[in-house]
Amino acid sequence: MSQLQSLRGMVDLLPEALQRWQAVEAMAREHFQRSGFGEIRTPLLETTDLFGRGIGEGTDVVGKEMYSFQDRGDRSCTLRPEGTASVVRAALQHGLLSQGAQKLWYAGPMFRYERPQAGRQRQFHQIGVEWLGAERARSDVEVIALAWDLLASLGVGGLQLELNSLGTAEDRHDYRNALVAWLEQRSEALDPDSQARLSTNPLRILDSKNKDTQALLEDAPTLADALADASRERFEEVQRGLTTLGIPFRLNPRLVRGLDYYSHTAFEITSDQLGAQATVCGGGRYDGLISQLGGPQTPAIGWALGMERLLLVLEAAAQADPNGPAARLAVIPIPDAYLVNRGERAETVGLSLARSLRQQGLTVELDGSGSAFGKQFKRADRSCARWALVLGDEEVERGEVRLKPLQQQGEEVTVALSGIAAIVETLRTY
RNA sequence: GCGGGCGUCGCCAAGUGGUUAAGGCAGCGGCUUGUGGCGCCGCUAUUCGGGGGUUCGAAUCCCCUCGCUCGCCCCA
Repeated sequence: MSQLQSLRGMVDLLPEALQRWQAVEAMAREHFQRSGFGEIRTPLLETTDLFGRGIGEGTDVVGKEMYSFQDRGDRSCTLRPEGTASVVRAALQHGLLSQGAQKLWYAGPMFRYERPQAGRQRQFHQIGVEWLGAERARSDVEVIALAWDLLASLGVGGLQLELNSLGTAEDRHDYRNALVAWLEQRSEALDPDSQARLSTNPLRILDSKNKDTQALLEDAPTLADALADASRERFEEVQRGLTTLGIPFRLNPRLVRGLDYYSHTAFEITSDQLGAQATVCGGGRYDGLISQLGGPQTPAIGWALGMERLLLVLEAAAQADPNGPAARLAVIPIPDAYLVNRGERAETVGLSLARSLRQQGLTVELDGSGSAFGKQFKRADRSCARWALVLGDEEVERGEVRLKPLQQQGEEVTVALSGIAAIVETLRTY
């Protein structure tokens, strides 16, 4: 292909698609505002080191999926693969934590060098929240409810909330040793990927999709059993909180999540509409991350939802229910008026008339073609505008403009060009 | 990084070795030189993702390459 085209996995968003995007973003913004979260925007580019220290050197995201390069000053830079590390870095850099807990949200592109497939791109977009300094179990509940309610208000159905607790670092450390010891006895029965993870990231073996490995794991020691009493009680409190709010969930002991920084509550919201990449929203608690990045020991929780995946689910919902809330997100705004204009003077006056009406808040489509009236009306019709404004040299001569209703029966009316207020009035009465 | 499927006009799509690459939608123009929604007519791919090869002859066969797509891995 000699034609110029975008890089693999990098997708253009065209106006039609953005209609729904913006509706989703607006809804998210509203929910965040109501819950007291403030927006934060951080650079797309960070030092490579931030992600290595934050996400974990042993993870796939850091190990093989980062877009990294040396800049002209020979610094190693990386296009952010996720949002949390950057937000924490920014909070530390600006001393935000010394002002108490921070409730932050962000939206923007993330980059991971992976093979694209359904619901997965190299540049993709996340909307996320980070609550730094959130300690109690009820903050876990509140944050999960925020995600759940946002998705519900968008009209997404058929979602499943999956929940697990990873305990504390000590819990996991003990459990990891027990699990590795148990698995090493049986390592020849493991699939090759899992064998490799025995030394790099043993907990991820739990999440293996290999059937034989899963069968083997039936009898393996479980993380739930390894949790200390305090961790267990905390997890139960989170569950009680969700139940009180009427948010259904399913315990999934295999839900481990790929990034090192998670602790205690881990959750995912999945959809059956997405094929292999079913997770729409994922998150959890990361009590160790902030101190790991050089800040004060600060508990925190957050989540991120994948815009592209959410949009896929919304499209499916809109298909299933053309009158439902998901379908209404994609409504294309129709112009109040389509200005048919032809002739040298008419086109000059037309431009300024369109401008005046727009200044009054009306949506006006100005035909710029100069083609025959019939053609312009044809386009006016296609635009679905409620009114056609007709302006030819004859009208200009008389200082008038004609208003013709397009969607209903009705007489064409003639109004003085000087009477913008009267024109606006008429266009709005329809 | 590894597998499977696919690649004909902006979109959908017929064509699977023989002189002109269907059709539909959209676009543009005309019937209608100032009034839409219907209809009719015309125009819009020297070319079949790109390169090489086989052949008298290829969109149709072979090789390479690029891209898309689904899955694995992993994750949003």
